[in-house]
Amino acid sequence: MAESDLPLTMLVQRLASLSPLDDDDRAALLELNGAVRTLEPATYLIREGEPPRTNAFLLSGFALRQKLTSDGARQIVGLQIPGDPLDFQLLYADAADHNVQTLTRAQVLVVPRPAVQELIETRPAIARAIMISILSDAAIVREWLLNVGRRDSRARLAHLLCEFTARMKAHGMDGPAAYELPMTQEQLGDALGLTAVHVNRTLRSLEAEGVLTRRGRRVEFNDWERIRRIADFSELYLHSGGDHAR
Amino acid sequence: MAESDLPLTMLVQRLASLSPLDDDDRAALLELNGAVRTLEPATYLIREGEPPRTNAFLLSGFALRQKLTSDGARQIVGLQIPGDPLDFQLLYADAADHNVQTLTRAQVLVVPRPAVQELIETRPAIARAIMISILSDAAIVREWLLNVGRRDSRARLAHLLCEFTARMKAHGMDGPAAYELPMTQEQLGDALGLTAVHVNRTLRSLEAEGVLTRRGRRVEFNDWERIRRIADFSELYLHSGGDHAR
DNA sequence: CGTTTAATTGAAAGCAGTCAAACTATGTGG
DNA sequence: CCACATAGTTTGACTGCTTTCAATTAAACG
Repeated sequence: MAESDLPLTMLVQRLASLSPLDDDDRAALLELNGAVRTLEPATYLIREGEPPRTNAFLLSGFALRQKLTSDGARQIVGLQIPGDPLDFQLLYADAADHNVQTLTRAQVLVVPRPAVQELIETRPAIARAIMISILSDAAIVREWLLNVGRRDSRARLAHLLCEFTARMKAHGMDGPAAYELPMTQEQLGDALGLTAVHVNRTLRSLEAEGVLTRRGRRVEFNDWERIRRIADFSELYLHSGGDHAR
Repeated sequence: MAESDLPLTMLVQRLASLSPLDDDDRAALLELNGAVRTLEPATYLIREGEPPRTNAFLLSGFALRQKLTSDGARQIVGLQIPGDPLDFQLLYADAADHNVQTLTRAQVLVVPRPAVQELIETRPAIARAIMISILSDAAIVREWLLNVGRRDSRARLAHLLCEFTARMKAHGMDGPAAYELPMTQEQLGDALGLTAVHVNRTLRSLEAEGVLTRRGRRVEFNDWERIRRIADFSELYLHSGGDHAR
């Protein structure tokens, strides 16, 4: 198996972790004609209003989904970590309802859009895994809506940190209580419906209380249970596809 | 065709409006073993944490999706109108991440869960229509997140009113500029991340400016373009499945 | 009709935003 | 390797949108 198959293997593993895939399903995925591309930070993969052309998966680095109001205010509506599919949300859309952009330098695996749609029609198990991925993302957005709508800045920020940690850990990345936050405070604000200034104050306040420690953008929780309580964080919504694999 | 087939016909039409269905697809749907039930206002169809048992479609009346923080604050994360599927969001979940509840007295068509999953596996066109329905709901939640995160109370409320009107009209319900709002001001607040008191003030302020007229819960827009501008409303996100049918 | 639920209104308090400036990284070219 | 430029972080003072608390009025319901 050639070197270039590794990215497709990553895709197979991700989908198989959502719903069981048999050998034929896996083989069909591995036969996809995928191209790996490296993208600079802040590169747009999809722009609102445009027809989605690509079908990409994040191999390394981070990406975000965002929407803008007409007067330029930005809301980040999703955060993607390595392994995440980037275009399932727009699989059948003729115009994107949001922008997708890299957060850091990132590698993506680009797969032909029609090929994916064909797999969905011919291989129910793959269709099912993709649907579970879509539903799982939707559950996360609902939790974000609760977070932004009903939690104060303290809980809101803590919740985002908890979710990020939980998702990274769920996919075998990073240590138990520390990770490099790939976002500026302005971006954090845009994800939380807050201003960068207030994010800064909230972050420092959590730090002053000893809930977390920071070194640059590296954040470390001193007590997972404590920040979890502050965040009102429950992992329930992250498993909205059943617990297969891993 | 028996009287009791009418509800299934409504389901067929809704799905066909999302993605083309041939005669076999339609026949397969009509063979579903559906039961119509009438539910009182505030009846729970799904509770957070529980395994979804039903697979229901709203025939008449309104329903909502909601999540709660641990200290009891509520966020409404979705509003469903007649014709909407209620359980696709939990199709493969083993535990619901949110509650689904009737808003008004409502009639639902309940269909066996396994039968729907089987249709998805055997009829790609139906699977596709369902996926588009799911993606369309997800796009609405993203817009709500932008709304709650980045618009002030005025625009936020106006946006909800615009969306509601647009969705009702898209499915052939209600007049061009007036409709009966099926929610209390407290529920509006829970959908918008505001308090009931502030919803009241905002509503009255819009009324005082002549943007809208109210009689009880009936709301009428005096100038659609004006409220649309206030709301920063664009219908783009409501068509995230392509423009088939109608 | 009495009772409960929802809508209104006023006054006061607070969380988060705005504006502006200083400070600190990070990166680049000489 | 230093000087400068740029992006990001931090801090303070002030403003303001929204909440909170409480009381009143109106509407819906049995």
